[in-house]
Amino acid sequence: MTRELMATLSTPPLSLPRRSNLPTPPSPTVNNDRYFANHPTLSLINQCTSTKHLKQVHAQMLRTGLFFDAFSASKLITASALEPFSSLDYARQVFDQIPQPNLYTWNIIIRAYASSPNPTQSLLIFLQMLHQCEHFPDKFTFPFVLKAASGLKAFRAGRVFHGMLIKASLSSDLFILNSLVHFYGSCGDLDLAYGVFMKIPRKDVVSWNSMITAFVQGGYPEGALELFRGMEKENVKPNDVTMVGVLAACTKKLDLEFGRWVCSYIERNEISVNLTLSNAMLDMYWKCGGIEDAKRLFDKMLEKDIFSWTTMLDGYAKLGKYDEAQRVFDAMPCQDIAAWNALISAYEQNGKPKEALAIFRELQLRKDAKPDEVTLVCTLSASAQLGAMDLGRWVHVYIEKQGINLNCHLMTSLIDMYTKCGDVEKALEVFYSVERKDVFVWSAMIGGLAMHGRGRAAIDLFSKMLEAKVKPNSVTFTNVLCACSHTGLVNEGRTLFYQMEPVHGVVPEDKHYACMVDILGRSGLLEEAVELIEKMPMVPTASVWGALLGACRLHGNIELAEQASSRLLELDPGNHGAYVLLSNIYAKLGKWDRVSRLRKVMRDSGLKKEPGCSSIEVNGIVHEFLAGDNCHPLSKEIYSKLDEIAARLKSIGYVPNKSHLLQLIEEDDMKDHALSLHSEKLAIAFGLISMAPSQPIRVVKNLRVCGDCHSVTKLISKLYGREILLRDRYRFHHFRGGHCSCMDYW
DNA sequence: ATAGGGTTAG
Repeated sequence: MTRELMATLSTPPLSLPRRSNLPTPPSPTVNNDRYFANHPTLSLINQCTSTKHLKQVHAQMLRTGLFFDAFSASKLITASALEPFSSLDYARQVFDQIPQPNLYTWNIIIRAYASSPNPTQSLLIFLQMLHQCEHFPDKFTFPFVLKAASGLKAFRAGRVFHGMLIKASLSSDLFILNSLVHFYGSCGDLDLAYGVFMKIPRKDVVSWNSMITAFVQGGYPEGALELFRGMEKENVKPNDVTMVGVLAACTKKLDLEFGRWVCSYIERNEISVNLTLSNAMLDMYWKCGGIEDAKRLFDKMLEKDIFSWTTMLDGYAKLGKYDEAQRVFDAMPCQDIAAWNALISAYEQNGKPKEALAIFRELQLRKDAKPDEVTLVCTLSASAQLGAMDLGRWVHVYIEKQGINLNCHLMTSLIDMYTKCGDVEKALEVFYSVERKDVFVWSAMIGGLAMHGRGRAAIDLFSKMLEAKVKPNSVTFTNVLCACSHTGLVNEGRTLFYQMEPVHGVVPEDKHYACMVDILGRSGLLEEAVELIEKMPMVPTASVWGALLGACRLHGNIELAEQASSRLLELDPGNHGAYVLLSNIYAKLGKWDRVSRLRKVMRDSGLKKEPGCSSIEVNGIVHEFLAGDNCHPLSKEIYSKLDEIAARLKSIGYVPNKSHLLQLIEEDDMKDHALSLHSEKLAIAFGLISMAPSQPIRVVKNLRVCGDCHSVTKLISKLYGREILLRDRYRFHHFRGGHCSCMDYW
């Protein structure tokens, strides 16, 4: 190569006049000026193996003036933009030097950017082309810009392209139509995608594949499978890409049987099984529960890439088989960020936030992969679960410092973290700092306000969301109904509930019924709640009966409580909460015989109560306490603080509420001490001795706070002049000056 | 001289 290059460099310059000597730029050429097509310099371009080589040829072409021949320049552009070694930045520099690029040249640079990490450039150059190129974009241009728009999910841009190509009479080109189907599918607009698809007269396999993929990614796997059957009727032979889509549909449907059938179909029809298809099969097996099939396939695979390994790792981790997951992780040829994320997310989603954070710390120490948006979403979620605000704040700063794009996923996680750690104001600050918010961001903020008992604010935000033309979904309604329930807004809740389907097109699900039963039940409208349950179009779930049972506890209705709890236990025999609520009702009404009968049933059935656990973060370290725990290094100090609190409470005439004893104790001999041993009290006592008086004490508890702890915490907030934020399983309690934000309504 | 569809982590 180098020798040839030297030879060419020493050839005398062409007789073509140089750019600077030309009075006017050479006229643009379209496919007809191949005068220099066989010039030795151009054949050199094809032999280049590095940008350095290309630059040498580029220099030569500038020197001889060959560069100012449109055909020759486009050859150079093609190599510098599309060769595997090429650099797009360099291609762009070359492009900017060309006085009047021809259509081909524009297309090449638009194509190169369309499949680059920065497709926006593709669209910008397209705009430039419309202004500067005397030719209109052609049938090659549109597939490229549509690809760029797909990657960016730039719906409006794509709409404009669609209009333009109709005007240019290009709307019967099969490549363009297929690109359009893919584009609308990427934007999640299945109707428009299907509209284009149906109008394609002679659909080829790519048309079908594009539509199948659109259905799968749009969350409509049945549609994808129906199309797969449709292909057969139309005698279009499926290929490997089709089968990847069909397998993805099985994966979404969790249909192992059908997935296995698809695998045998692939074999029977001799569809070539490449690595991508194997990976799709592997993923299907894991997600549908065919673990042995997955292992067998993985062992059989001759070629494996990062997808194969990550799929195996994620499969084990999600099932809680952490040892196996770790083994896969260590065996992988290289651990990219996806591998780390698979581990972190599995721990986080399996309710092991501490383990998730430990992996995150290891990632930071090792520094062999850079945390991305997914890593940070998981880390924030783990912080939120723990109520670890210091860590959460650190992640927020990290995002800002690293200049990581604050997308809607991250915004949602940040808002969730701040509200779950007790700082609604900070969550609102994040919320209002960004213009574009999707339905999940709005829903998270509404849910955050709900959790803090700010029901009015949550409903106001819901109205603002509608004004901003963001369509509420099922999650939004769960959260806004939850807000009504926590604040006792019966009429508002009822109105919202009955507007869901007619006004907003969201079909109420069992969880919405549960919220509504909760709203009605809490305010004593037990009859209306029962009527609602009877009118449910689906079988009432455990959560619905649980809501009714909770309301019965609040209003001391034994008959209804017994009905509700028996229905609840039919559906969910291991539901400890049902027994606890029922025994609370009996205890509240002094029916001690029934309490002990119930406790015997629980013991005989071997039901174990989830141990109460409270945690508090002090200087970035999360301290955990179990009921009656004395493992903490400062245990002695904590207990003497609790004695001091008990004495001060007694001196102001406080009498412990015995009925709450039954909520949390397991063994009878613990009864005497049980009240002072509740985990939230230990955590609060530890907060009092270890944190500056100006700092609020933030405690997270895994169960519902008991009535006595609630009363005691109110008194502590007054006696010690401390702000205490207690997050329990259901909501936040913000104690200050002897009052709680829940207004004793929880 | 140029084109369209696919697999992992939230």
